[in-house]
Amino acid sequence: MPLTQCSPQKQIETFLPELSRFPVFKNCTTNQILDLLNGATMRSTKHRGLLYRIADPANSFSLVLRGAYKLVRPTPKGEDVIVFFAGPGDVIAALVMPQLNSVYPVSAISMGPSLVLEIPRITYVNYWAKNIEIVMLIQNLLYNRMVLLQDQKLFNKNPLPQRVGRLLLQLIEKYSNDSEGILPIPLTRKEIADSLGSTVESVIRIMSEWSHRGLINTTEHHIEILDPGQIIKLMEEQ
Amino acid sequence: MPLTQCSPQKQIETFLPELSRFPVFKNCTTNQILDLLNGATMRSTKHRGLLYRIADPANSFSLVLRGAYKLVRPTPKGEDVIVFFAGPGDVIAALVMPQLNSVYPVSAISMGPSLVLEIPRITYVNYWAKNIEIVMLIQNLLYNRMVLLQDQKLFNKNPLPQRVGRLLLQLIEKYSNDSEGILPIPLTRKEIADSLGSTVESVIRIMSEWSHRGLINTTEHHIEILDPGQIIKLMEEQ
DNA sequence: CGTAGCCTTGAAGGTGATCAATGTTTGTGG
DNA sequence: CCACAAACATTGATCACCTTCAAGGCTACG
Repeated sequence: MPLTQCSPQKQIETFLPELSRFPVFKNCTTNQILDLLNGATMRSTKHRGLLYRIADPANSFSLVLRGAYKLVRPTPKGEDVIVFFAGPGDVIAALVMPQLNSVYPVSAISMGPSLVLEIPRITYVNYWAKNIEIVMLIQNLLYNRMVLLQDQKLFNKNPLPQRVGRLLLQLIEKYSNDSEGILPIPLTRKEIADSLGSTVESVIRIMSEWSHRGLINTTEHHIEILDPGQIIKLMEEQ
Repeated sequence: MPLTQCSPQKQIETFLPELSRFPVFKNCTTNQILDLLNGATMRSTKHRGLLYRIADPANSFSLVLRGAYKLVRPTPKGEDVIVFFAGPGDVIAALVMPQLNSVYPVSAISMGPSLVLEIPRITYVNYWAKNIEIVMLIQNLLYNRMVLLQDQKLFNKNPLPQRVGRLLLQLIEKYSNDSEGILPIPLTRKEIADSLGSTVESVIRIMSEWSHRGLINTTEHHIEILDPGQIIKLMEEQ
């Protein structure tokens, strides 16, 4: 809560040690990082808050510091599809910065209270796009996301329980700091369904059974995997 | 057929006008292009020929000149999934060039007789990775591929006929030079199924019905859309 | 206290996968 | 040039998985 009492510059400096550990800023000096964050401001969003709306003019992009965001695209029928879960260290909308007059390609919605560094497009053009190291690192992030999408495509034919299991294990691996089985972000069954291209009801049926069998525990909007071994076994069988 | 009688350098120069129209080489001078193709050789593959095998050491990447390649990943169960169709102007495996000792992330298999420019990794490191314009253009190709994968995810819940229709229209748009409805590459029903995460039988049932209704024509391994309007209508209904 | 978001359960029904058998075309080697 | 194998296309029958629709309960929050 004392954040708002500091100048933007001061706020950012607080996060410097953290920032320098992000893959995007690998091998960057402190001064380089400060250049890359020229004009940046902190922006916090509350649970279910909208960071970016799809098709809005994209004048800034974001670097996630805390929490998580779901990147969402609507289908023609009005349903939502989650194309990526962005966590600390991930960039949002950086890829549309190079073009002039671009728009956000997805909506970014906060999952739980979250925090980003919002960076003006002009800073991207002047500092990020001029630094080949940075461009390559961004490209690497992008590549990893594409491989994720490919992986999901590979497993699309598998029965739904296996795909739910995969998703949960992936998310825990990505977001769980202390290697416990608790997913530190609120993740609803609807969101699982939206990510897998399935329906709430189907996901609920699967996870209810897992709850009864003691594989997972889902209290106060947080999912905990009690028996990862069983889940993994589920996914390998057949 | 006189290609083999020329020196590699000469061969490449034959294609220069074509090359300079590729998005990757946008705004490049002829000399720049020749630098970027340092050590490159032409390589032709026949129908179903293997250009790259997944997990092999990646010492070179390719720029497609003629024909098409399917980029394939196997599932744990041994089935194939097509993650991308690469055509003239597309690069194959360029994204794993930056890292040392990388391996091919997909298998690249020729669809019909095809031709690529095979470029050694060292040329990527020395010329491509040093040119920020080129890196950004590659990033753009990568981004477009990711959007394609996202689009497929969006339509995954739609009934299979709509997804088959979408795929055919997309491929025709991408590969058909003369705006006719003929797909100039051989595309089997199995390949359609492998791209959509479905099965041959299901695809056949759909396309047979379309044939009988006169929407498409499929002679000698080539698919022709006779009535695009009907297909589009199919996809929009409901 | 009411609304909104989330979770749950049941019944019904359809889409598409699976399995099996067969026909057709293409390519290859003797 | 023929014969055989491999790749591709086809058709039918069966059935499981998952979607859809409907109804209701729980909790948080203004």
